[in-house]
Amino acid sequence: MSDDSLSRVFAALADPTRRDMVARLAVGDATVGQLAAPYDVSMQAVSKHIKVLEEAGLVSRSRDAQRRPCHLEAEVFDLMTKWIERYQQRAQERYRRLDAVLAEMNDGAAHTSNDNNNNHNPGLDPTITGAAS
Amino acid sequence: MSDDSLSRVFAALADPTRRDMVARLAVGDATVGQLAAPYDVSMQAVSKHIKVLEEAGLVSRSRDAQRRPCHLEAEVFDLMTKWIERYQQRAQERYRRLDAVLAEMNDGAAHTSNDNNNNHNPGLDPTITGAAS
DNA sequence: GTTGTACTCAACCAATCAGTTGAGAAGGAG
DNA sequence: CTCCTTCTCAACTGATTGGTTGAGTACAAC
Repeated sequence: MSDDSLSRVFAALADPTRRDMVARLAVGDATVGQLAAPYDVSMQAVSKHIKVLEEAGLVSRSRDAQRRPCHLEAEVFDLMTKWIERYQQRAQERYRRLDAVLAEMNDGAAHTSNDNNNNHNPGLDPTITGAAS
Repeated sequence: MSDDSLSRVFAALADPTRRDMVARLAVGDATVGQLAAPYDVSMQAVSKHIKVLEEAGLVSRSRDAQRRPCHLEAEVFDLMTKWIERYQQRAQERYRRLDAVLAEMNDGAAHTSNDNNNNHNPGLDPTITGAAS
């Protein structure tokens, strides 16, 4: 659900042409023809790109006679930012915890000096196989 | 260059399985087998996914006997966050400018009450066809 | 040495994707 | 009405992708 929409957003932005279009739309709304102008591809190809951006929720299209002005929807960026920040934070927390463990090891314990630690993954949290979604 | 690496990062995160792996790696390092366990795909498939994440700079692999523990590289997230925030800000600025224009129109002018506004793109910035890359 | 584990590489396959061309739909202008 | 512009839809093509299986590498353990 939210998973699928995140996939669409990331996939939409994985294409440099589409990222460039987002950059242009951030400056102001534009029609398909205006968006197509700087590239040497057909308008149909650009129309397809816009469709991808639209289905990802990044862009909305309205009507103005024959023209279809495209508008950037900024809210979707929040979705991405939240996802990224979550794992960014977790990774940073993990570093802090690892530092703490290393400090503790240096501090009080030398009895685990050999690798008889049957978990061969240093720093591996056993909850890793648990729920993570 | 930086463009290409951004494409790789977004493309890597466009797959829900790979995003799930990133979520697991944010909790702690894990081997290929451990990452493969919760999914009903072959280890080769998981190995490929990790390779994609690695080439995107999101993950690094070290050696531990036969095992190849995977580690999340958090710095790459900054690259994405910066890109997103740039256009998020631009879009928000644009809204603010549009608000200002609307306020000005309400304030001093009633002569454009019908739609003879020859610029049929409300809010369209003429600089859009100019340099934007 | 042989066996078993953890993993990668190479080749293949079906599905998706980014592009094309050709045909139209929608609507303003002569 | 006809012409022209703007754009979408449908069908096709070549490249990429996510998966498979089979073989091979690296290393520990017996």
